[in-house]
Amino acid sequence: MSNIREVARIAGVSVATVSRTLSHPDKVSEASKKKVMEAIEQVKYRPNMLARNFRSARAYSLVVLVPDIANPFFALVIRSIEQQAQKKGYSVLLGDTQDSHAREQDYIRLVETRLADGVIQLRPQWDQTSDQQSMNFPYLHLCATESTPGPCIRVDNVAAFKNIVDYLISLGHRRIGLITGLKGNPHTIDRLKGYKQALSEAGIPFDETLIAEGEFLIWSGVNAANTLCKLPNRPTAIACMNDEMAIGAIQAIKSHDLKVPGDISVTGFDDISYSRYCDPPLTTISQPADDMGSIAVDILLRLIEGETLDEEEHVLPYDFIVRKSTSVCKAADTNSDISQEPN
Amino acid sequence: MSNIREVARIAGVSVATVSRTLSHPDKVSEASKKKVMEAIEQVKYRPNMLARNFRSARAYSLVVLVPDIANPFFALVIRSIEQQAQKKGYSVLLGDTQDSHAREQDYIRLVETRLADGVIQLRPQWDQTSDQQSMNFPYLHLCATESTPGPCIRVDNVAAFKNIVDYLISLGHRRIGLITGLKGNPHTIDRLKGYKQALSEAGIPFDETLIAEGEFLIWSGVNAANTLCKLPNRPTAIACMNDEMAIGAIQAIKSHDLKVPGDISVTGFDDISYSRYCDPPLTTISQPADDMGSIAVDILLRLIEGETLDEEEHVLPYDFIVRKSTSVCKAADTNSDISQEPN
DNA sequence: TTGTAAGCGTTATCAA
DNA sequence: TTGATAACGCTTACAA
Repeated sequence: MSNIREVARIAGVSVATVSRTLSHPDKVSEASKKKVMEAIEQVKYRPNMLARNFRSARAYSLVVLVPDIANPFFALVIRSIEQQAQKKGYSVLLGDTQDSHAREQDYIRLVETRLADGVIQLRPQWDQTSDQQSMNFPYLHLCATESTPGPCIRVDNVAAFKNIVDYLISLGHRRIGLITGLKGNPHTIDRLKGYKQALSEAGIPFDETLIAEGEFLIWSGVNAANTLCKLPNRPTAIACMNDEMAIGAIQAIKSHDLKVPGDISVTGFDDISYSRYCDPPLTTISQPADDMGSIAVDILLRLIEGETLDEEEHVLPYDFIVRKSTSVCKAADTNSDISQEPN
Repeated sequence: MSNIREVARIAGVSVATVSRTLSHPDKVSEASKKKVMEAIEQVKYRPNMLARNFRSARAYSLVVLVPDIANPFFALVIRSIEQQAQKKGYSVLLGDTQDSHAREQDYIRLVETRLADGVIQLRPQWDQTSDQQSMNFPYLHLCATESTPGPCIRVDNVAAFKNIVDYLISLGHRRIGLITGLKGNPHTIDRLKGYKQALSEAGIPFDETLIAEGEFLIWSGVNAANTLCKLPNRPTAIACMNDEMAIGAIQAIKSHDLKVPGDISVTGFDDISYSRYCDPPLTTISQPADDMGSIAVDILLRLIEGETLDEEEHVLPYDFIVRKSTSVCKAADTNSDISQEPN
C-alpha cells in the first residue's frame, strides 16, 4: 500500500506537490505534474480516501432510509438517488429499516459520527412531535405528505387521489370502496382526504363501511378486498392507496367470480412496473420517481454545503394513467340517487 | 463538535483513558469510566468515526454491486445483505450499475481507495478472462453460476431449470418453448443447459425454433411470447428464465386469446412476490434470497478478516413451487411421437 | 511554483 | 490503571 510520501520520493518532489497534483492540478507546473503522474503509475498509488475524508471532515456519503427496499416504488426512487449521488461524487448508504425505530437510529448515528453527510428519508413522518426536533443536520423527507415538517419533496397526494376518485365518479360509480394504508400513516391521511373531497364535491355521502384498512402490501389488499366483496351492498369500484394492494384486490375480486372492471373497477397508486402487466392493467397515479430521486440529492447536497433553501417544500407533478381496470359503472342508474344530471 | 481531547479535559483524565473507555472498557477503572461517561454526556460527544476508521484502516462498509435494484429478486437479496451487514457493524454502499462497466469500476475504486472493505457482486461473471484477475481484494460473487470463478454463492441453476422442464414433460408437454435471457448471460447458459438435459433425458429432440431470446425484463417476455405464439406449430408450454418474463409472457399469451394454462402452460424462475398474485399464479423456482444475502455477508467478512476459505463455492438449495400456471398438456396424444411409455 | 511543517481525531505503544 | 506521545495519510497555510 503505497502512500503519498512514497510517490513524492519517487517523483523527486514534496508531498505537497503530489497532493496538489491530485487536488489542484492547476497549481502545479507541467513538469512536476508529469513526474508525479509517472511515479503514481509506477507504484500504482491510490489515494487513501479514508485519510482524505478524515482530513476534510466529509464522508461524501448519504444515508437513504427506506422502510422496505423490496417495495418496487422505493426501489425506483433509490435507483435514481444512487444515480444522481454517484454523479455528484457521493456514495449511497442503504438503510432498510423495516420500520424499526432502532435500526433507523443506528443509521442516524452514522451522520452524528461523521460517516455520512446527510439523510434522505423515504418514510413519511408519522407524528409531529417525536423525532423531528433533533435533526439538526442535513435531513430531507422524500415521499412526503402535507403534514411533513422541514425540507421535503412530495407530490400532492390529496389532489392525486381526488383525481382518481373524480374519475371513478365520472364513470358513474357512487359506491366507491377504499383500501387504505395503516390508519396513522400520513399517506393514508392525505389520500383519504382526497377521497373524501371527491365524494363531497359530487354530493356522495361518506360511507364508513366502504373503507377497508390495509398496510400497503399485496396480501393486505387481498384481505381488504375480500371484506368489501362480502358486503351486502358491495361497491362497484375500489380505489386502492397503492398498486400492490390493487394487485391483491384484483386477485381477491376474481376469486369471488367477479369481473374487473365489469363488476368492480379497481385503481392503484404509484404505477409500479407490474401495473402495466396485470390482468387487467391498472388505472393508477404515476409519481415521478426519477425526478424525485435526483432532486432529492441535489437539495440534500445544498443542505450539506450549508445553503439555506428558498423553499422547504417541493411539490412535484403526478400523472393520472388510465388503463383497463376501470370502466363505466353498469349499475349507475340503480344505485345513484342524484344520477348524472347537474344538481 | 467536541472531540476526545475536550472530553478528557472535562473528565480530568488523558485522551488515552477516554479512548480506552470507549474501545476497551475493561482496561479502565470504574472511577475513571464514570467520570468519562459523564463528560461524554455533558458535551454530547460522539466519536469521529472518520478518524477512527482512518486510524484502523478499515471502512466498515461493503459495496454491493447490482445490475438493477428495481429487479425485485435483487431487492430481496440486498435487503438481506443489508440486514446482516448492519448486524455485523458494517454499512452497505449501494452500487446500482445499470450494466455499465464504467460505473462498476467507479465502485471497485472505492475499495482500492479504502472507502470500502469488500465487494459483493450480484451480476454473474460473463466471460472468464476479463475482469477477474485484478480482483485482489475481498470479492464475492452472489447469484453465481457454474462457470463463476473465485468465491461464490449460487443455486444449481442447471438442476433447477431441469426440474421445471422435467415437470412440464411429466404433464405431457413435448413442445416446450423457452424464453431465455441474453445469449451470453451465464444464467442463460446454465438454465439452457438444464432445459436441454431434461429434453434429452426424455428423448425429446431440441428444437431451435422454440427458443426466444429475452433479457430478463417484462417487456422482453411479452415480445418473446408473441413470437412463440405466432409459430405455425406453437408450443404447449413456455418455460421462462425468470418470473418477470413469465409475467410478460402470460399477458402476451392472453392477448392472443389463448388460455394459461389451458392452451399454454407457463413457468418462471425466482419466485418474486407478484408471482403468487398473477393470474394465474406462477409455477416457479424459489431461490433462498435471505440465506444468500446473509451467507454472502458472513463469507465476505471472513475474506476481509484475511481468512482463507475452505470452500470457494457454496451451492444453496432451491424450491420448486407448483402453482396454477401449469397443467396437463391437452394435446399430449397428438403431438407426442413416443408418448408416455418407457422407451 | 515549490517545500516545510502543522494539524485533523483517533488508537496504541511505552513508561510510569 | 494511567498518561504522554507518536503515529496513520492527507491537506493546506505559510515561507521561500
